[in-house]
Amino acid sequence: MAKSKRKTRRSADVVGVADRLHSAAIHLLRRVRKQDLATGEGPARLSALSVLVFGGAMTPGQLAAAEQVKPPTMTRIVAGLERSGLVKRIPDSSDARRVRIQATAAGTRLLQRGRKMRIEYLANQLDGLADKDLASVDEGVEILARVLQEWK
Amino acid sequence: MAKSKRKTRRSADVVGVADRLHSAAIHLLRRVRKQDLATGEGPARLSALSVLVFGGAMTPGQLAAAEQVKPPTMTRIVAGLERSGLVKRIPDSSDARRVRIQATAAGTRLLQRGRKMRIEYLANQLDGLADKDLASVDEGVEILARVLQEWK
DNA sequence: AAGATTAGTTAGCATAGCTAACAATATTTA
DNA sequence: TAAATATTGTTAGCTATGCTAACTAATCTT
Repeated sequence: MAKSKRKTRRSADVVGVADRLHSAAIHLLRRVRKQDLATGEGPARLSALSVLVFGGAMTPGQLAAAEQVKPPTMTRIVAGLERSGLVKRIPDSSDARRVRIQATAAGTRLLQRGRKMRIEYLANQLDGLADKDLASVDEGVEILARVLQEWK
Repeated sequence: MAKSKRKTRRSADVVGVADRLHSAAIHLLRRVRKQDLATGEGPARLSALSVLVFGGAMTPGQLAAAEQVKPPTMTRIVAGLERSGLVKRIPDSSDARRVRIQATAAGTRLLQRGRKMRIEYLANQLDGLADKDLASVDEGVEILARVLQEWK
């Protein structure tokens, strides 16, 4: 294994980064979640809605896969969003088992309002950083995003 | 406001970083959580246990503050950890209202086993990165940790 | 001693995750 | 074509985590 040699060589670093990263992610989300609550919807719903708004209409199954969640969980998330009028169901004319879920105009508006609040909150904290530190955070996040995307 | 001028000057950057950071944190934790499940305890319990193991015994109230959670929530988290034999209660001899919560040996062992699994999982992903990218992630995380610590 | 404050718990609600089991529809195959 | 199989989504029921409101018990203040 070509990789294991490399991993061993710098294992202390990788473990340390992984640990701090995990802890930072937990505590960051705890705080941001409080802002999201002002939208009246929970994090799972907002995240699913975001996928629909930016990725377009899709079936509950696709949405569950995108959100890394089991189908029954997505059934309930979609039910909640529908109850709030943020998404609607569109039957598939060629396959009666399928339904496509689409964000409504209200859903799109709510998402963008929430996004703005959340981001302003986070941004206010990040704003205390020196330019070079902000750039460092940005670079780290971009690399992480790439890792997450390729992660299977 | 001295800050608002600076924020305006680079607001696009701050907003972008905040948004990507939020998304990366959500998706990272979704994946890591699956590893944590193998310990048989949920994320809130593991996180509280971690505070006890690394920070020493403390009261439920202090633990709630450290975890940014309300007291009744911590009551339940502690009850779960106690049921699993991972922490024990130590009465305060000078104030009968207070209790100190302490990790047991089993609790410490479980935390370190879970920590190892989680970290190996995360580290395996990070291991695909070039040394300089890993260093970038590390730097970003350390800056973030500082922001989180100072965040009120 | 009475009243106020503090620490923690209990009760009750909502969200969000899971598995198991089911219904309805499509597809494959005998 | 009829029967078996696979796919899609839902329902039911469990657990864990978050909250607020209301309570008990103990300590502190006046």
